[in-house]
Amino acid sequence: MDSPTDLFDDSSPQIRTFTPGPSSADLPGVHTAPGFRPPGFPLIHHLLQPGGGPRRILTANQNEVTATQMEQEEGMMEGEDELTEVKRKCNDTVLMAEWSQDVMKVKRMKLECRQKDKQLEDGGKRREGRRREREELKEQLEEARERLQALQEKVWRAFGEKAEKKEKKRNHQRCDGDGDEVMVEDEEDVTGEMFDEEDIDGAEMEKESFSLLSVSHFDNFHKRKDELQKDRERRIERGREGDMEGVMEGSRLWLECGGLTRGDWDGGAEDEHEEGGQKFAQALKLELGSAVARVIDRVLRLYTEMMDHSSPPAAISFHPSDQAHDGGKERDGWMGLLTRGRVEEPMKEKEDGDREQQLKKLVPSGPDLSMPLAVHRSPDTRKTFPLLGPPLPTNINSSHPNLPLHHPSLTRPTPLPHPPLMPPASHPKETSSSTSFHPSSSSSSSSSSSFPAPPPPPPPLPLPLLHYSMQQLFSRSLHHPQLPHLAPSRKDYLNSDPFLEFSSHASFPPLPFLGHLDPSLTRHGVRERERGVRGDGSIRGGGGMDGGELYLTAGGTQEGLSPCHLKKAKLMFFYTRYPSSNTLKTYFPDVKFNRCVTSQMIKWFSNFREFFYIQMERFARQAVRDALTRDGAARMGRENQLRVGRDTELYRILNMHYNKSNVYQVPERFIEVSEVALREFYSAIWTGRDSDPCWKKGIYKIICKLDSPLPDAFRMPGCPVG
DNA sequence: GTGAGTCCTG
DNA sequence: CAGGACTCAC
Repeated sequence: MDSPTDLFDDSSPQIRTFTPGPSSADLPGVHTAPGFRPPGFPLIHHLLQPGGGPRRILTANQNEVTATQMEQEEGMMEGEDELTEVKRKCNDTVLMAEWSQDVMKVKRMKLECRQKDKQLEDGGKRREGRRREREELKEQLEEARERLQALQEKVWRAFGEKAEKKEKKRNHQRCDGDGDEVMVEDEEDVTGEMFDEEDIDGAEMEKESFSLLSVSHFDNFHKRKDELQKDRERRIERGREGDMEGVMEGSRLWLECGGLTRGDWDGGAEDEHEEGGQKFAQALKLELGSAVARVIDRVLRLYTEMMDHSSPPAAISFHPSDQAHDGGKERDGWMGLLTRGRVEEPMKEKEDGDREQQLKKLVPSGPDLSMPLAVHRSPDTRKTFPLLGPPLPTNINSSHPNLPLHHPSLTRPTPLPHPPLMPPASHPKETSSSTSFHPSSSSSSSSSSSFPAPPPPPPPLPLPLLHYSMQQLFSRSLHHPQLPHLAPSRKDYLNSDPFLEFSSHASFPPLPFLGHLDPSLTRHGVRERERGVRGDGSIRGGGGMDGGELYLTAGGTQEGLSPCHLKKAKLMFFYTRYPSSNTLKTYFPDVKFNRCVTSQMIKWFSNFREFFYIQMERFARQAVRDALTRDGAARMGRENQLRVGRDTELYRILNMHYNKSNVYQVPERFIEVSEVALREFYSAIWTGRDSDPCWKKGIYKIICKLDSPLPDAFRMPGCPVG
């Protein structure tokens, strides 16, 4: 380990941590992924680049040396995968020049060999000559291989030694800048976004796959080589723990440019003490856990995407037609339940039926009951209800006179008996059809949708189970008992509890998975780092973790709120817009509530409402504008029945805001409530009530009565997946 | 006084 | 999304 060779040998597997094979033996979850990765390549790269095309080192100084050429050499040098792997990522001009020399040398040898072979073909000593040439070639290849190893050792040393703070900062500057020589990828982007499931594309993947090693680290290689070597030896002699050493060094290579080393990690890194090393190991574990989980997600996503072409998951439904089988519900029956694989689904359906009947008793059912919530308007509505129709809130309230805040109205909301909110349609035959509402839309005679409906959002992925399971597994596998000593800079993000005892992510494990967990694991552990707790100052992006993807929470309660809690709160907003503090405490059992936390969560929902109402008002005003500007009031509005279907822009915006990862099936109830709110705003604006400074309060009152009970799934820690 | 909520700002 | 100011109800 101390010798360069040993270092190199020990370090290589660290680089290829995610490479299937022996080196990944310590990553149990890796093997759960479908094995579509050919061995010998970094897992991440191939995950992100299914096509597996030749990778090109994006440097300007190595015009003739391409990754393709390297791979040609790779084929000639079996067993050197790790070396070429590192080399492929190293863009140092000098090293690459040496490398190119080797390449050219080998190529020359090959060429010569062929020529000689050709000549020998004419002679009778062909076989002997070829044999001899082969032996020579073997020797030369051995030489080249040794040289290659030497170069790799240099590379490794260069990376392994880049630990000093100043050096890091310098590197960071280089990384941040747009280098002329190389495309440098922000490591944070790698860890945080490379698995972003929403806007990832092949090019970015390819870029990111190269970002683990950056050319910038070689800029001063020759100047600092000796110094770095000495520094490294000093550090090695300092006697860090043997098993951690490889991890530390490997992760240094991996995290060098940016990411944790650039962020808070860099802040406390005098990196001359064990503390720093442990911090680094800490951070490395986080990164590895996150990366592996995301890789697995990505793999399965790609896999399922491929499978989707032939057989889309039948359980995933975004269309009303798919809900037809939903137990004897009516056509537009409530979907306030998770639609996939819920154990309690049958019971819920039964309950829904009961609630529906209760509601029917409560509210006189009329012909509207089966109508869509879109404003139903008769052709002569305008005559009956001129511009200033009866105020809607009154009608609404009459519809829900006794609707408690959490009335179990999982059934379809009571149709609004109030008069149409929109001007009457001039074409009676189209009045029965509702039209998707789109703020940027223009008039259309289409009966179904006047606007080109955006493509329906991709169905929620049935993968998070594995995702979070992997986090669990991997986190557990990475558990290191001797890492509680965190630098103050790091402890700022954490509570005093042992940080690494995140054997279970209480905030995140999927509910089905929770059932298989040892209760002891979910009941004790550590609190996650505090994030954004009022009074502590908001700490955003600490550790480079992308919002809500990896939460190092344990089963116990925690004082802080994590991005996961935020995500869960947003999903809860689909059901309840005005949760009481007791409700919050009920549905966040893993949160230790205090005044700050409670008010923060209240504030969250306040912000959610704000966004919700802003969108409603915006779209309502747009609808009013459209109605007024469209050929005069006489013809406005017939196809502009306010509706928040799943194919509308408004729905897309809401879903993007509250369900960004789209892993949750937006309950139909929320859509209905949104439609109610939209129509209320429209009505208020249309009737001019918005001139009243308090004109929104009536709407708020209406909406607050439309809260639904939360599914039991939300009672569990973690984000429900629907 | 405290909690909850809204509005505004950054 | 958070902080601050403000209102309102208890």
